[in-house]
Amino acid sequence: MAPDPVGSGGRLCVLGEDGTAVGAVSAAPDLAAEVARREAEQRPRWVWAATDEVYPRLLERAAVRPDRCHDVKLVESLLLGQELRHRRPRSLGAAWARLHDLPEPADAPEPGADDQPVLFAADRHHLPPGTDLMDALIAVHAGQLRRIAAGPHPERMRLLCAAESAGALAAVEMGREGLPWSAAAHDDLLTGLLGPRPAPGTRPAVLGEMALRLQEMLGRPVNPDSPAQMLPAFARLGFPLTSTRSYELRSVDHPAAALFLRYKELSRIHAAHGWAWRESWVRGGRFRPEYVVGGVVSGRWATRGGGALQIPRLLRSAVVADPGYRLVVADAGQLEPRVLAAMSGDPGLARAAAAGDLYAALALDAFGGDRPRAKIGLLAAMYGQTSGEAGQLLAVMRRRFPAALALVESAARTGEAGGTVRSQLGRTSPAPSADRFLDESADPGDGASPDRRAARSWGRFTRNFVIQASASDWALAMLAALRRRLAALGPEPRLVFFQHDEVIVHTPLELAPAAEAAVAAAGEEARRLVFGATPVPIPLQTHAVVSYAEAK
DNA sequence: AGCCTACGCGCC
DNA sequence: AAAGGGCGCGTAGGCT
Repeated sequence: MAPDPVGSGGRLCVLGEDGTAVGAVSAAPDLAAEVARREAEQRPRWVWAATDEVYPRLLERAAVRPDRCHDVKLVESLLLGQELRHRRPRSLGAAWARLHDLPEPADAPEPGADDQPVLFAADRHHLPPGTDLMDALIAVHAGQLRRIAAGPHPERMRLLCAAESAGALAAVEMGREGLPWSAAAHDDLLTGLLGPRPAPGTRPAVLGEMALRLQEMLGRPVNPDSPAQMLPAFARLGFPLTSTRSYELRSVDHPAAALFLRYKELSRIHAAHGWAWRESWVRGGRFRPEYVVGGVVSGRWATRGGGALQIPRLLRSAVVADPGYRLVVADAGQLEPRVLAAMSGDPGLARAAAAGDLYAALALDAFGGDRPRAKIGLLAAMYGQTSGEAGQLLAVMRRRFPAALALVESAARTGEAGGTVRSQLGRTSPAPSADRFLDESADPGDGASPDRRAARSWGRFTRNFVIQASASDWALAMLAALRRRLAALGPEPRLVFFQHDEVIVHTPLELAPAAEAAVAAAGEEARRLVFGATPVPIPLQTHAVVSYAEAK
């Protein structure tokens, strides 16, 4: 599908299994209506250049919710990774140029909101002048199908591309739908913590009062928002801190430290999620963040604006279902260790994962029942932490769960040597810049050299990448399955939030059980698709609640 | 004034 | 001896 540069029309062409055109290109004066018609009749997999440009326009004009699509730009990014050509531009124009051995155009920055009101401008795809958008789209898409088939695991890559593309559909839909946000509940929270709402652009009085009391305690006029001023002030009291981080302040036995911590907590809520935040991001009872699919190299999403992926627990009571509705909150607890267990096939870790609380079972099995230590040991294995007691715990992990440790340590060694690693479905880690890995043959180095440290750091990144990116594989597959299963229930329930290993569905009360069942089924479907016959369960805990704060 | 980095903290 | 993954975003403070 190729939209016209201006207006609401576009062109369509039916493609065969191998991506070649079946029949002629046809024009549609009302593209959205035509897409809706064909979607109802045939449920095709729509091929287009970029979901985040096309789909919002379609939704504006028709209530069409395509079942499937192939997002050429997102797929291009996945394929460039597969082919270890990370640094190449991803636009349709660049892909088209590569296909024809032409010089690749650099991908210009995405157009901003204040650009001219051109709807479906082909030049956004950086195509050479005179190139027909439909010709380029068909050729690049067919080339992508061939590249998928030629890769090391075509079925896995096909699944990854489908899940990434389905995620792009869901991202646009969730961005439009928004997360139900109660201004009244938010106000109750804010006034309880900060006092009455201050005039716009000013801070609550309580923050100023706390700052004054801090200054009295410290004996000089300091700005509590300035670590550079607070550090010497605490040093004069006899507390030489290395930073003003909260974990360090918590061990300072002085009333000023407690007050400072409370000040930080409150000032942060005011600055990051206060009244001004709500004015910017909440409209009509909905918080509408913009999701950025593929915004993180591991496949996790990012968001633009509003900090949607960091809603403080404290503020979750402001996320409230509409009257007669419920929020089905679902999260995959202990996802990353379960992914490690499934990928590595480690029998001991798989046994622990089957027990329900993975950390508790791990503790019973290998850490004398000490759950906190078991958790630290496992996190150390996945993150590469070796300081403190983590080093000893890691030794226990290595002895008892050799296959799991072999997987992450192999990934770390690959990264240290400048190599790339892949997720379960084949998302590839980025190539390190030359100064981030170590050529051992050129520089055996000593253990503490800057080069060595940079290499270790990159090794920790690749070590974590295999886990985090495979967890994202699962989460995307789950989201895609859930979106389809919810669509089968009707126009509602609707997905309203997605964050790494957690989804929220907004549903009429009577459909809450069906939504919960859809969540469970989607999780199971994703587990089977991504990890095959693994015995490791990846349960999704669901709660049908009125307020997000009631879950967990 | 706008841009950048450092710091700190929220989430996973 | 030391060696903790991924983000977004706000303020401070230095720079141009």
